[in-house]
Amino acid sequence: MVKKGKTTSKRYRFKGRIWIEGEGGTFLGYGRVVLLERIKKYESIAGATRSIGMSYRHAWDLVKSMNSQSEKPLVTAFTGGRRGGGARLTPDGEKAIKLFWKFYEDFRNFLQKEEMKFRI
Amino acid sequence: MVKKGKTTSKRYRFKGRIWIEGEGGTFLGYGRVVLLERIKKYESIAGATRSIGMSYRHAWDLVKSMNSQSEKPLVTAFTGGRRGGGARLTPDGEKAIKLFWKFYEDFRNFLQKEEMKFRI
DNA sequence: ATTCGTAATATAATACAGGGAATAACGGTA
DNA sequence: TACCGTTATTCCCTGTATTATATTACGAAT
Repeated sequence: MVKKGKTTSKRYRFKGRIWIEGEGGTFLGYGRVVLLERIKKYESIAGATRSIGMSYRHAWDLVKSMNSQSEKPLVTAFTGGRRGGGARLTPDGEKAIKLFWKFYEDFRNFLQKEEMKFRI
Repeated sequence: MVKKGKTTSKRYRFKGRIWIEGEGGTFLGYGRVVLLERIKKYESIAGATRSIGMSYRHAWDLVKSMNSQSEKPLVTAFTGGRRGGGARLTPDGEKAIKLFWKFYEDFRNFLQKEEMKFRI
């Protein structure tokens, strides 16, 4: 005996992207925050890009964009010195990481809930 | 007397995009659903594209993609006839529109809540 | 038979983002 | 002083995505 006509409907995945905008367009996004984390880890923009596989040019654009859009910069960089130069995360940089990951986690939960809710 | 140091912090906008994926990539998104609505209104793919400013080629690819990813097509089209041809929305097409807008509305509420929550 | 407006499809043209290469500045180190 | 690895910046090239163009098919109306 067959149960009530319950079609084995196709499975759809609910997806999305989130980011935070300032006056100059994107301020924080997934890639930007990962970049911040790597800069923190390697204390270098170039080191971060190598670990991600991102071009230095691109990373530098992103850092410039983030710094210019926040009241206080998220990354401070310097040239010369023992290792030729380096970069550090400011306290605001650390805060930005935490802030975005919380937003991101909430979003993932939201998507999961919606996908459950809207089974066709 | 000044209240506790509450800086007039910059205002950031929490933004995002959502879509629904099938096996062949994107199934429904904002642009696709608007396209469906216009096809319904004009009973024509070409008419829909004119109203949106989208190329016919692009619209046709989107319709093909949506139809191929759902069990039953969302749009049926025919050539010839009084007006040279036309296209109609199927019941599943109508359902898809409602489904996505609900998802979209929930998402907008989510973003608003998050933006309020995370005032820096 | 001809015309008309659309669907359906292929091909050409264009725009645009992203990456690579090149270069200068910088300041410890050897 | 010469060297090194990094930051900082400009210029150019290429792959990709989008748009435009062109062509064929279709069926009703005239």
